[in-house]
Amino acid sequence: MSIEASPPPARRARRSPEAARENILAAAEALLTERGPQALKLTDVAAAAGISHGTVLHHFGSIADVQTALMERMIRQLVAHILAADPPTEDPAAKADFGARALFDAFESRGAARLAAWLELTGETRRLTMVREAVQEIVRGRLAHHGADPAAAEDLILVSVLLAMGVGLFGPTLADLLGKPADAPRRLALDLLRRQIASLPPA
Amino acid sequence: MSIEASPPPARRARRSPEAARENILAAAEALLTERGPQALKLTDVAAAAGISHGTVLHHFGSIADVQTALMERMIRQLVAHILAADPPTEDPAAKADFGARALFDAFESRGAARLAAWLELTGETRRLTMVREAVQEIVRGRLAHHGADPAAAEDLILVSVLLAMGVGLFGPTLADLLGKPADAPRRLALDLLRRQIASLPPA
DNA sequence: GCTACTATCGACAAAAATGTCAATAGAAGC
DNA sequence: GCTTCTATTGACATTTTTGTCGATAGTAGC
Repeated sequence: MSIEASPPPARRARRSPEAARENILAAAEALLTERGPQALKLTDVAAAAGISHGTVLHHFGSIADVQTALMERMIRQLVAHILAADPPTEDPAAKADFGARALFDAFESRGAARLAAWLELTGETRRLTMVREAVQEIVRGRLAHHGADPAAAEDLILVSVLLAMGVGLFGPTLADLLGKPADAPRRLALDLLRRQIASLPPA
Repeated sequence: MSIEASPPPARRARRSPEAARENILAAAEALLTERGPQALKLTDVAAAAGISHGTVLHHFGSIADVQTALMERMIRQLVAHILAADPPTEDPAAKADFGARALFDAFESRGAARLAAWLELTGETRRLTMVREAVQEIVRGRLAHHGADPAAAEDLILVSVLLAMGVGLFGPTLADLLGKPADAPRRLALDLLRRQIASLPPA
């Protein structure tokens, strides 16, 4: 008999192609948000997903393809998350405030802000075309016919997105750096936006 | 005689250790801002600096040390850039406005915003201690004794930094995405801050 | 000029990351 | 059960990236 007892041969999981890809992308997303883009190595992703790196290549072809698939998946999730927000009121100012909060939620949860920074740093911003369409839908479909000046509404959205991404990406670090409570960035940014919303020319 | 004429042996440059390190870090900084953190490979940095990669290792020991040296250098430059801004007026509101513009300049020029994103994504935010001290100096030395509420001033600084970093990092892409002129993010963000400054409780 | 020092280079080596492939093993259909 | 299909694996190969080392070549001091 051999000195080492042979371990019970672990049953090998066999997923559907879709489930396999999903498993890999979920692991990659966790790696991205927890350890940054440079952690998206083939071996690391495979280990995080609990499979061999050959399997990753079987499903995606290359690690670069894993990364682009992850970008597109996260962008889709982000857009869906933002579009899903449905304001429960008709008052324009309240709707704008609700939209701003939804925007901040979207960029503070998960790794959305890190995704944006990742795209920016790697110059992959061309993948954001679908975001453009989503924003246009919001501007045209939800704001324009409320009587507010469309240009002013667009400007408001622009600074709102800027602030939401800034808070999502830098908020925690900045709060810590200034000795402020962790929720201060979000609160202050939303206060600022509320004031701006209130000053919008009414319908 | 040989078929190929031997090229004139290019005279080999010999820099002082300080100049050599400076040359390497400048090349690395250009790489970072133009092609992102993942471009900071040993060979790429050496090529950008016009030297062999062995020389880079001679001066820094490892590519990781090049990166940390670059982080610290850029942080120092950023802090110096911000602290150097000297408002030419005594009016508190005008001073605040001037400070905001200086902040935006700092994060829009060079790769300061990209540096911040790089630090955030890699979890190297502990290197920002000197930034904390610089901010405290500004808050205590320049704002506090002007009669404005110190807490309000700090909050104002917080959102200003958030906006400045957001504009510096995402401004161009976001403007393009929304079909706005390239200077729209900066202009809108500064407008927003001006309004907030004006509403500060006077001395 | 000569020497000492060392920044620089290039060839080599090691390590890390990516990719290839044949064999294996679940699962579904028969 | 048997066959077919293919997701999965592990061993191997290739490429990329990083690091080592001895030799070379500027430069300063003499």
